[in-house]
Amino acid sequence: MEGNDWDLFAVVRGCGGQKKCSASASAADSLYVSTSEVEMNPLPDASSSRRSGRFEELEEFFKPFFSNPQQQQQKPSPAAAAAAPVAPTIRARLPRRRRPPQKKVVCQVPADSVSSDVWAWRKYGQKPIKGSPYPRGYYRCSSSKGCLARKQMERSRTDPGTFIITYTAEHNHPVPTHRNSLAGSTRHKLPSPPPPPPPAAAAASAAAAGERSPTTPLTASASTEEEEEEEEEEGMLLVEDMEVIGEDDFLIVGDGAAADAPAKSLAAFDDDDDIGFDDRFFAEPWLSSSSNNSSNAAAAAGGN
DNA sequence: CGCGTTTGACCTGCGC
DNA sequence: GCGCAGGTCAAACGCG
Repeated sequence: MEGNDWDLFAVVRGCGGQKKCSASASAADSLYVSTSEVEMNPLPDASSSRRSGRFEELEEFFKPFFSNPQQQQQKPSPAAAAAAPVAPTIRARLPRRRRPPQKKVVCQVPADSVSSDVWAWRKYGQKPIKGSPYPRGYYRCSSSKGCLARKQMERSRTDPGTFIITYTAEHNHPVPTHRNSLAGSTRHKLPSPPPPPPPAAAAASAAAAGERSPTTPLTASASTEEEEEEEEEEGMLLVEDMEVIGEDDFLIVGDGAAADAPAKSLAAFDDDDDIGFDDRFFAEPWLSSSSNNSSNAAAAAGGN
């Protein structure tokens, strides 16, 4: 199935493709990709792929990741919900399995690259994370109704200018040539900007606030197939720099140099559970204020 | 009118 | 068994 090919790469690209375009190329510039799933085949040979970062290896490694779109989510939500009608006041709970065996890809991207995602994401929730001054935003792919791809965005606390994106499940549709409608992508209600981000984050927040919307309204401005191809290539380039940390399914994408500081914390990742970034959650200037930034994001995306 | 964001409530998993 | 924290849902709201 060719359809599977772009899946993970798209994901990786989603967080990696922009790296190149990011102006803020700093330590945070590196990408961290953590693939965590039990069902997932173990690294083809972490030790060998380490450093080598060969496409073939990565492809092999990611293949399992491109599981069948149909079964990528065992979450029978719609169907099950429909099949099991419940009282209006009672939320259908059958389909709600908290952690279906989903594959996860965690990557860290520069703040200004967050919006360069080729996929259209729709925010469906936001949650403050304990221990973190920053909430986490939950997004799901809005390009296709049946798409189960999801992603979580958090701001790195250690690297305010960096965002940690966790992708879950794969897209079951091709990369959209253009983002979904921009309609109502906003609701600028920023009477009081989100919780005062940490000093360090402040700067980034400021920048972030004015540039991205995870929803990445990529519209016509930045998504011609050609560009997509380019992005893909860029993604590939990134993959080249991918690095495997440890023997579990944790990868670091980016040059080792950049992997510097963040790598340490990320290395503490659990293989399946939520990443243990207790200490580096993000603020969400881009989450809440992401609202009125469709254009900005678009610009950012386009600029990228 | 359609779609995305916001936000509070609800639900589930996990640790104690 | 209880409580906590994370994840998801859905109504309300706003914008193009």
